[in-house]
Amino acid sequence: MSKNILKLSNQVCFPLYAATRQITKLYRPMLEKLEVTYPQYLVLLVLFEDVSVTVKELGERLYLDSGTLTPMLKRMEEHGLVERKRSSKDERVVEVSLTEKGRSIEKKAEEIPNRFSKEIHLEQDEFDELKRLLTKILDQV
Amino acid sequence: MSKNILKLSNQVCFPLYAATRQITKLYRPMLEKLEVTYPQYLVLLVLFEDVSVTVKELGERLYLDSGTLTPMLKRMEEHGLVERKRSSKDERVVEVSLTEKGRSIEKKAEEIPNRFSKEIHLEQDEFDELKRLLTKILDQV
DNA sequence: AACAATTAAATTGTGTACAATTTAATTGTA
DNA sequence: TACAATTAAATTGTACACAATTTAATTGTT
Repeated sequence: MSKNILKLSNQVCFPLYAATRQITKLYRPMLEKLEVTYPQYLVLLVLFEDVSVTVKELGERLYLDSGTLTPMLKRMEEHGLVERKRSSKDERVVEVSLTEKGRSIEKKAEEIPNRFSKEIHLEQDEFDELKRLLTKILDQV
Repeated sequence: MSKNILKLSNQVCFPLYAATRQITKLYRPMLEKLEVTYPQYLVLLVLFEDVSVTVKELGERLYLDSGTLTPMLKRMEEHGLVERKRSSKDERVVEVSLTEKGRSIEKKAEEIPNRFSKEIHLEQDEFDELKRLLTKILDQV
């Protein structure tokens, strides 16, 4: 009845919320070897694709705001992974790029998605469908 | 090539991570009317099902530990939503239950999942499949 | 040029998350 | 019964996450 609507087991959001955190935990030991957290790893992924991005661009790509990114990027800077530089063209803008050390992690970072997909026992088409559905949600909100 | 493995767009974890946060944002305005956060809402859902649960049980149901739950439950207690009581049988255990005020939210809380599913434009079978895949992941990790 | 409007980051404040440790109570075993 | 091992919460410390505000630079308009 109406009560069932509220059952945890009937919600989509709850398994989404829980699975995300459990998977992040799965990533943790691998990421610890690179001395980064999962959100920091995502920043690296963006910077492996593009040599330099602004904080604003990073925020748009990762769905994060400056309140999250600014302190995180400062931590990554302290760890010697990235460089933050005010744009000379527009002093409001901060350009983020990899340091030599940050760049040197790329090889090790490549191994992670593979090892991960081995720990999650989904068929390839299940992976694809999951990604499709999540991306569809992301495009709508 | 090997580089593509690291592309954000090729990862499952990233849309999972991002979609979770975007959906939580969607929930926020509705939950604000009840004066609870999303994780607090989950605690309420458990307590709508079971009159009383221990912190340990809550942690198992929501995949959270006492480091997260203890301060959260204290906040909910301060807001008059729940009651925390040491078990007399076993003084180590804390039993959590709804107050009158907490119980009174149930009707309003019931409306949320419906409104939510209208904002996310997925077919019923897509919803079901998404839930199935996420639950499968949760069961494995 | 002057200045209001806009924009990009940074800051502030609150609330999760979680690893690791601590505290206190209970249980198992010599 | 003593007391080591285990267990449940709480605590400590670090790192997101995000709403709301602030700061500083740039742009648009008169």
